[in-house]
Amino acid sequence: MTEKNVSENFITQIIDADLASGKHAQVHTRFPPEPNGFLHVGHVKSICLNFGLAEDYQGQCNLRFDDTNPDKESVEYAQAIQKDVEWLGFKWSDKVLYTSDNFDQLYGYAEELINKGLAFVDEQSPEQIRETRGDFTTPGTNSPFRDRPSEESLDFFRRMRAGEFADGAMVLRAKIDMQSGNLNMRDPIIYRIKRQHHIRTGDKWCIYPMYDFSHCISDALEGITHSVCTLEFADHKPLYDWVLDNITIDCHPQQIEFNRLNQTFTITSKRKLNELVEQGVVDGWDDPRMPTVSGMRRRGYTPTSIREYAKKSTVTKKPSIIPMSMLEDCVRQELNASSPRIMGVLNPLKLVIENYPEGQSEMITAKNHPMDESFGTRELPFGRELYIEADDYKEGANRKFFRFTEGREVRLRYAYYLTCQRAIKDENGNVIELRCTYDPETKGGSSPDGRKVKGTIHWVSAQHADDVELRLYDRLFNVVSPKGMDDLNPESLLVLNNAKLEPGIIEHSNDVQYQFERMGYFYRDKTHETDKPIFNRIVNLRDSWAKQEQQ
RNA sequence: UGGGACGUCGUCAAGCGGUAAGACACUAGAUUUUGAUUCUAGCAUUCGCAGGUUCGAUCCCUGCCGUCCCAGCCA
Repeated sequence: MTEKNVSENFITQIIDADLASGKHAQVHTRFPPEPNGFLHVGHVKSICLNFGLAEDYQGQCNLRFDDTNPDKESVEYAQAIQKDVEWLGFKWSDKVLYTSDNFDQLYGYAEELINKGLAFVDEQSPEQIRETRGDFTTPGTNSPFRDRPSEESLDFFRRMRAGEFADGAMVLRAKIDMQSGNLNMRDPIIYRIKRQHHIRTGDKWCIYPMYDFSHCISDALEGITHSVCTLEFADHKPLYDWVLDNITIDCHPQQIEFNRLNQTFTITSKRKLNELVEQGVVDGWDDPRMPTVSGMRRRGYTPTSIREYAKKSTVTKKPSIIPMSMLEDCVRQELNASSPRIMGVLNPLKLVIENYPEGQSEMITAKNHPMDESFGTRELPFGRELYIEADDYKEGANRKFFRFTEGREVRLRYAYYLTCQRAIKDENGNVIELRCTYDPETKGGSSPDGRKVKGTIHWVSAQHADDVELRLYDRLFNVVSPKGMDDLNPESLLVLNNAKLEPGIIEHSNDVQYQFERMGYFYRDKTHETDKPIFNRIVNLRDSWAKQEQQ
């Protein structure tokens, strides 16, 4: 019995009941993106829910592109979306489906509605239609074309399809109730004229069905049992049901709305995300700071941790905002167990061991994982000149600071105990080098006399280190619920050009999430790499010292 | 002053008439060759408010208050 993708929620309760009552013998869901943009965290929850439900109940989940508005859609988006879904680890049943596969049938159902007197061709202008729709407090008024004979509407509709009328000249509307308190029911438009090349059907059609008409029918045609969507579609449900109730079709999926995933310090509006890309605020849709699936992939987040996050951001009907720390926790939790440990110095400070013979070097054995023997060990070169983290030295530090300060003994991880003798400064008073001595008896990092050292720091051999560029990311926005550009965090990216990495890593670093000991998790980024390898920091380690220091 | 939905810890959230799970965050402490991990403890006498039903209500009823969504020939 493998673990469930989806934790119990009101939708699984509905499904359980439907299965128990015999309403359905199996579960069939669908993920229906419009191919007009990239997938982001918000979509991830929907993907994990729909595909996850299908897996948990051994049912099916379709990937269906809702391609009914050709002026915003592209095959590039469709391909990127497929890649993202696969990367997250999900498989759709059979082939990829498209709403446009159903255009012929959709058209037939529209004629059926016309023949039943339940739809009519309206020749009013867009402005007239808007004005007569009314508003929240004012009922709409009937179109003067509402009661024209079905035969006339049918004739006009066929001529719309034949291309006899200009874009926007007329539309097909369902005949429901202009008095309804639900604006969606005020004779909604179900077909419009739009001369636009379509990614699948080319120029075959010049009329395209609207979402409310095509979505429910596509669901039914595919035999979807539970049509899961986000809260804002709740108002559309009566229309969803009306369409299926009034055409000849033998399947009526149940639409169920759940709360979309909102995240603190994050924007998921396609328009605003696009603004970030267009204005060059970020490095593209896959910038590691972007909440897009491609951004998270490039940053080094793993599919399993993202899925775990989606699972934890529970499914209810209450709008919610999930703290980003929840995502980071999922990432850390997985990476802590799965990442090999290596040593990398972000801001190098040169250290010379005065009593270590010049020209000499030796190998040090280091564990690749402190808790998991199966990761094995590696040999690291050690010598007279090293690089350590600049922050691991502090002039005149007190007892609470466990690292180097004059006269303090510190352990170099897996290597030796070193005592700081003095710091060398440049003419501006900046520390540029540390002079230390080492205790040859402490190889491996422990002493025969059992004396304790509080601090352990990471290091890299100056002679053997590789130069790398490190990119440290912080949240893109400063504000919990960012509205736009004004809320950007100017320090969301910090590039470190002078970082040093232990030898032997770079050539094996493809697609491996490493933990740089004490510094965080890092992931190689080959996107724009030049001569120097680039690593993205996926997430930092928890740092109780930093917290203490702030106080 | 139309329609729909929702209100349980800082943030999510379980709870489905029997006396408030869990997660993230936070706070203290232990262990530690990553100030990491791990561990231990603390963290809502109270469930938007007010009434009512009941031996008993976060769960049922009534009223009120508050929040979110909807006026694309977008999805």
